[in-house]
Amino acid sequence: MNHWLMKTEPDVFSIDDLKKSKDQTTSWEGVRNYQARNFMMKEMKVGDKVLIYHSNANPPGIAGVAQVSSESYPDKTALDKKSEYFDPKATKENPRWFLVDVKFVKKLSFIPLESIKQEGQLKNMMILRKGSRLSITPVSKEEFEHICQLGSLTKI
DNA sequence: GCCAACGTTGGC
DNA sequence: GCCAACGTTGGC
Repeated sequence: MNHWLMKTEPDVFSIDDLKKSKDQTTSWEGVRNYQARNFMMKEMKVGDKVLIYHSNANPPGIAGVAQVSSESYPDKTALDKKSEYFDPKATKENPRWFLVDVKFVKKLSFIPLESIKQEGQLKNMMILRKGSRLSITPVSKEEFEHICQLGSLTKI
């Protein structure tokens, strides 16, 4: 099983929005980066665990855990002219963008980016790399478990 | 296939 | 709001 970190802007879609969603599940639409898409298309498996990261937030940090709950399939928002995620180069025959469904697992006691930076065991995480903008990144099992521990030290 | 211009991300 | 870092686009 692989582990992942997926960024989301809480103003747009937060961990609480995920929790409130129908079946506590959402299609992870709007990814428009090939590297991130390829992770969803080629490497994610149903059941993979995902850290939900709040970016562009104050403060930014990890808010909870989710899991991959579907195979990848075309992101229909790319074909929808009215969607902010519309991509004129996407077609029905060649959808260009794919996504997976993501299901809520649990919230964590919020782990600010600042705290992550201070954990020696987490120093290789891709989100700590300068200029790292990738919205989906792989996380090692050790990093994942360490973060879950940090996030359960205090009550939510 | 190069690369300048442009747009976006995301912490601060 | 700033701006560094990065990805994409498109002319050549």
